[in-house]
Amino acid sequence: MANIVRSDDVRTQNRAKIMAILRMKGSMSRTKLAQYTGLSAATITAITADLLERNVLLRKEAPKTTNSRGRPRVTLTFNPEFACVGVIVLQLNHIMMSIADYQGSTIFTDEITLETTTISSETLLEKLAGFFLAGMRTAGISTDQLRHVAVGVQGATDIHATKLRWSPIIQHQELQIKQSLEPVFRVPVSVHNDCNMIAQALRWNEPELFHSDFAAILLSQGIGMGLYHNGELVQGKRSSATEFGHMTYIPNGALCRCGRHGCIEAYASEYAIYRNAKMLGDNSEPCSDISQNEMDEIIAQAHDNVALAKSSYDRAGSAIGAGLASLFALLDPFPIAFVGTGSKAKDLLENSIRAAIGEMPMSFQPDQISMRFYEDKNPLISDGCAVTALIEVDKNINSNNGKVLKIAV
Amino acid sequence: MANIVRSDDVRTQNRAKIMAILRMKGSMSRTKLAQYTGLSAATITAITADLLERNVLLRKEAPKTTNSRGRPRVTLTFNPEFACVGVIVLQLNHIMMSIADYQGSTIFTDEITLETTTISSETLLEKLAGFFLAGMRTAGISTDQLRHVAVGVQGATDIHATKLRWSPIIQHQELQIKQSLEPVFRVPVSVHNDCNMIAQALRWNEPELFHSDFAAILLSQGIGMGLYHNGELVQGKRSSATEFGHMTYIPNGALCRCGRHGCIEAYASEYAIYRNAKMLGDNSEPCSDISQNEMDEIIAQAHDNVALAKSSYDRAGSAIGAGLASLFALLDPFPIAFVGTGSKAKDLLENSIRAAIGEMPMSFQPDQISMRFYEDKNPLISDGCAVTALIEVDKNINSNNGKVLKIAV
DNA sequence: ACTATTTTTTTTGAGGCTCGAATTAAAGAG
DNA sequence: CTCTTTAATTCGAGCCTCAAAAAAAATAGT
Repeated sequence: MANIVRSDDVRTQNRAKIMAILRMKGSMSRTKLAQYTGLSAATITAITADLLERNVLLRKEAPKTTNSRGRPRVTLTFNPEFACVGVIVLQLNHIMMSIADYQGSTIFTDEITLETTTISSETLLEKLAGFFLAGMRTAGISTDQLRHVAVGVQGATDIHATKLRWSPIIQHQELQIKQSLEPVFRVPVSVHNDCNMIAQALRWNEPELFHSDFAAILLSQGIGMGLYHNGELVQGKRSSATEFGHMTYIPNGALCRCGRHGCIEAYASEYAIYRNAKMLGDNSEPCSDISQNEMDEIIAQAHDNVALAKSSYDRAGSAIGAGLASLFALLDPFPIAFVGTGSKAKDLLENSIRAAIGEMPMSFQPDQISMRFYEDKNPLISDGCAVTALIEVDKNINSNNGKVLKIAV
Repeated sequence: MANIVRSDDVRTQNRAKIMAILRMKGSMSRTKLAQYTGLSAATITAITADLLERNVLLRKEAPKTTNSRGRPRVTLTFNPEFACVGVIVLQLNHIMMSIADYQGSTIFTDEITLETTTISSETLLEKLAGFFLAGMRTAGISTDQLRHVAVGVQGATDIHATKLRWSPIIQHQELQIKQSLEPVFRVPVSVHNDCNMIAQALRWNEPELFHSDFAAILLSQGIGMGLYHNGELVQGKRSSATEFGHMTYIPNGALCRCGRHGCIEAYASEYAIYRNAKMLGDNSEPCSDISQNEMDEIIAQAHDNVALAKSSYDRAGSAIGAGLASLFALLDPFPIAFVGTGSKAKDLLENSIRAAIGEMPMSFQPDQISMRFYEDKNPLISDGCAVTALIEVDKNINSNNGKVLKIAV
């Protein structure tokens, strides 16, 4: 239950509402804000006056609107110079970083490759921190301006966004990312599952299609999902990730990377498609380093009607479709975004996914379900992290009345 | 987002908080209420004074507490005579009704059998209304006192709790229950899935075990589920029911009552167990009228180690366990209540359920998952409906400032 | 050039709510 | 019969939002 008790809580809530709308729409006049929030103009004036004085907001130069009568509206935006946020994306043997201003524009971005599986947690975290700080220096941004760093990782994070609980990209069981990076960056650090960040980015970029109920499914080495239901990210009780890839497809079926048998991932991930196309057997050890060329070749074969390649993708689609059918039994149908290199095989997968969903008993047509395909996951992960970080800063401004939260060394 | 805008909304919210706590705990002194809500004593006085004056609350006669010094605390309760609520439970060929006072005590209860499958919607709804009103008369309760009627049904309801969208108990596709009963009863009517009502009742009866994250699984003719996640009932976008029974267990597997193949229900429901034990084949038409005696016999056989009977239950347990494993992949493990005649076979099911869950990759022990078994579903459904109806009345008092909501004829 | 009109924003005063502090109420202890 | 203890109420201060009135800043018309 929401915990609005005193009148200052009302102010906090209404200020949050204004900031959220401004975040979403980019900029807006006070009058429009009043319309969108349902608050009176007087209240909007009071709240925005406060935010303007604190330099959170900025009066935007008149966009020289259609020449109409009346006092011209003053558009308000976030002050890009008020703060900046950092993004770190940690993937198998690969790290990306970027910095965005308070308006959300990317200021700087960089990436490196790095053997994540072989080095120790300590070294990995040190490299991570060093790489990010180097980027800050290159971009010429003082650490004083930094207000939050969001880390996107492949794998299961904990629900408090502090650590990586389990991941294929590291050997060690847990990686205490927040705990070890905060003393270095001296700002709050949060850790998020990459699929959830993709969902966040899609929600941001295409709110008409992906808003309160949708899923982003990542098709690559593994199968991940970011799921929104009723406008909220679905998370576990303890871990963040909705492990769609590890729902059961065929009991006691093919060997999954997780050690179990019959997961959706054991049929739909790159290693699953690869080993099926290469006739390595369903119980052969999952390969973790299949090159994009090899996958492209299988796709090409499938397009050339090579039976084995084609059936591998059919099987993958059926596994994904069956999983979706199960989800739809629980939550009713919703639009899906397929993200990652796997969606290069869009045309090979879509039919069998729809066919598998079509087995549903309920009264809906599988072809009515909206499916989009996005080959490039990385920009989405980055954007999702940036948005997440900005929202964290917004929250912080709101609850702490703008006092900068610095972590003691 | 909650929509607290003005200071009266704050009052509404805090009043709701007080009422919710009082609903849960039954009765409480003002001082304790202050502790539980976090509100100041002054505010508690203001809000309860208002509710006392409106006859919603009652000063309870001193429970002659432990003789301690100081002014004795006055315990507050809901006024049982403030209102009463009705419950109708519609099942295959069977209707139950009951009436509860505003404190939640059942005043009257009755039931009849009735061929639900053969009669028309109109006749069914007329009978339903007539039976309930007859109960009201017998109990000597005037319709003026009635404030809400909650209808519990087996099948999928819509998310607005107005109608039965699909159900095995009726032929007709939809049953507009709210729309047709409200003009008769002249109070708000809401329609709920029976499994959700079971979950509601469990949440009420055993809050230590079943609170923010748990599931109630109904094992009988079909397989249903009421699921709470993060303290909220999980519902679809359109329909209310989390159709756990129709998640896929074996793609293209046994024939389900829904017409599809391979649903969990096609392995774990009574008809599934029955047809397997009787060697009728997985694709034989589901029987809808298996007597309890016949099921008891199969259970007895299984206890006598008759292989076929035993394996039927093993298979049922595996299907349920696999479904749970998939759910746990999405939402992390939570406690489960198994409800209905199917849980008579508790000892036959539990091991195979746990074994199937045990295939999970994540770091948790299947034997740590709490499972309870409740043979008698009907009292739980009734209780759940009563609680639901009372909560609706509470909500109504709160938002409409106590004005009685009557439906125009 | 100047006034009227239109639209946006700010100012002002009223009313509602919660809170802390002070006060009153209602017991038992001595 | 007074003192102590605990519960509940009263009262004034401090927020917040809102509607209405006022001010600000532009265009349109003469």
